[in-house]
Amino acid sequence: MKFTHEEKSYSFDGNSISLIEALKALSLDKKAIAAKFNGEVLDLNRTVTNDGEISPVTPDTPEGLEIIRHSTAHLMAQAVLRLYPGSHFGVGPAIKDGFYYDIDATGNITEDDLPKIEAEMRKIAGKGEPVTREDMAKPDALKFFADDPYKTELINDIDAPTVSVYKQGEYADLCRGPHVPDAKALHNFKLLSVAGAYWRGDEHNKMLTRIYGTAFATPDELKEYIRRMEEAKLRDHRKLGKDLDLFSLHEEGPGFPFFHPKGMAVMNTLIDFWRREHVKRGYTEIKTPQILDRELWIRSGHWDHYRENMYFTEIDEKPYAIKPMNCPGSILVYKTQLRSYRDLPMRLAELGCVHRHERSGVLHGLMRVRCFTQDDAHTYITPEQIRDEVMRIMELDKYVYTDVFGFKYTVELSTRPEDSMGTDEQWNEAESALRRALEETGTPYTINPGDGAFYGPKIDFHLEDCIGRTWQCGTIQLDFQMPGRFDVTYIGEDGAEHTPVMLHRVVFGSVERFMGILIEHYAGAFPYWLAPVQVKIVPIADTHADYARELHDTFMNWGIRSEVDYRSEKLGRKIRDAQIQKVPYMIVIGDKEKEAKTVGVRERSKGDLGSMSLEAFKELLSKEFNPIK
RNA sequence: GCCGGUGUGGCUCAGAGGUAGAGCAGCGCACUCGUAAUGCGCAGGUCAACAGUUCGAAUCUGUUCACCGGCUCCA
Repeated sequence: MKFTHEEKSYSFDGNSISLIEALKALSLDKKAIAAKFNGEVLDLNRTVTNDGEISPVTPDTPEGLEIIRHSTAHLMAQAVLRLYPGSHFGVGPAIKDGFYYDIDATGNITEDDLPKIEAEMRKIAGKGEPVTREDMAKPDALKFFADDPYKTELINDIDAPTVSVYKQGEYADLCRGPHVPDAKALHNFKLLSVAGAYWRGDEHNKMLTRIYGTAFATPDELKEYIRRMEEAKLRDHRKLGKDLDLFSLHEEGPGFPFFHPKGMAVMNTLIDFWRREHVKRGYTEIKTPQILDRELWIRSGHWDHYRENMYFTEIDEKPYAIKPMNCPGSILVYKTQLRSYRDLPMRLAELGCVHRHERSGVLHGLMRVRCFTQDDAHTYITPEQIRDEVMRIMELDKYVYTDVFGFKYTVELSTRPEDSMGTDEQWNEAESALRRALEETGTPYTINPGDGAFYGPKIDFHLEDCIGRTWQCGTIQLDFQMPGRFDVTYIGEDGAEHTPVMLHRVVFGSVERFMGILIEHYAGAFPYWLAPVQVKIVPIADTHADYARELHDTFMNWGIRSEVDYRSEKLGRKIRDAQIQKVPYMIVIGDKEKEAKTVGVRERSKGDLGSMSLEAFKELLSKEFNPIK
């Protein structure tokens, strides 16, 4: 037999060898927790019978880390089984930043129990616990897990004739592997939280107890991760929203955020920017009502497919609905005139405030609310215009996300959901049109099956929050349904009536959610153009208050959002408070500045920039990044 | 909606059957200050709401509401 690793090779007499022996022979076994053999990651004590390329898998590689985490999940399960004998286990995979295990425990497990479980894990790992793999024919595995309803269900769902079982001490688990050869390889782990999770992610199933934890290759990486998560919490938009006086949430209106003057300054600036970009790109703006006849929603399909999320009311004993989407209103505007093919694409934008009933447990600051402003637009086009129009929208999305805000984002193509309307042909056509646009623009994307809107597939843009949760913001939805349902038409070149295609799209998604993302992205330190207070004027003593007032007037005239700190506090204190409020510029004025009619400029991250003339300061501000200048 | 946790002055938190406390913020007074917290004083709470147990409940029990972490669901 012959193994190769980079330059080295090793010949072995015989026709089988374990990977660990092979690695040892090549002196590659030092940090190995698994081996890669011909591209496949396998347990160290797996035996191979053919030649191949071999390399060690160590904890400092992505593959190694995944094994460490997966094995730590098993270690946790073993510890739980000791502390809660008779418990059953669901699934326990490695995930992005750690692992979890879903447990049907024989006792209540709360966060207070985590240290106890962790201690048991350390005990097992400290003593050492060999992990062995055993292949079983399915009937044998079913027998082996006969008293475990979860594993039984999983085994029955596996197609292959044999399954693998990993055993460590009294604990055994149905698992594909690979795993570390011994639990003593596990050191740097921590259990993080407890949550409920439905068996197989289905809310009709039993809720299991999920324990989240994480593990790293080194103690420093674990410490660093914990530090990063703590730091991330300081960026939480709900905390910053309070600290920076941007918005508030009240028991009187769960899911209905209240925006304060500073929050509105940010939101309005965002909207100014949005309007300008849309005018540039050929959109016109409309506004349609909050409450419309229920009949309209029956016709649109919302009654059949979206009723659960809608609020209803009554006017003069007639049923009405609060709008959850803007499309039917847009259509009514479109239909007020006979439209020509020359009018298309017709781009009707609308900052529509929509209400949607969200289940109580899902509300989350500004990210998930029951009333939000969509930066919506409905584009009416001919089928031939789909490609160009979708690409135009993607160009706008890229400009906003990347060029203006510098976000990392991911793109998903969401396909037909179960509860939807239209024919398969229409859906296939729509899905492939969107796919073509993604591919032609070279946009990396993943498929999100069954997550489309009930009237059409969509391209979704996802942004990350401070702790790495992703939120859908922009979306482009292709709709072959609504125009037909509402008899939307245009007169073609041929003089005949045709049905246009409709694109529903948002860039921010929800202005509220986008603001939440922005707050976390900037950790509250908004760039100059967005900052609620752009300049804080800080008089050193009361005698400088007049000059401060004068400057304040000047800045207001320049269209700059400024405030004066008139408190009779020391300079250091006023600076500190302005820093904490993350104001981009502080103007410090004392005798010197008052006398010379200059301003002492302090930039929030660069510090004191010295005194300068008002003109020089204006020039400085004009150099700030500003997409709406 | 489901599982678990939490709810005490504007904010951050202490108090765990005997009738509510700190720091910060606020207000008043003094200080008039040169780049991240001046000092002193004052005021502020039906302890989320409702019901119950008890001689007595912020504290124990139940219900409800809201929030936090997840699950499910979605911008």
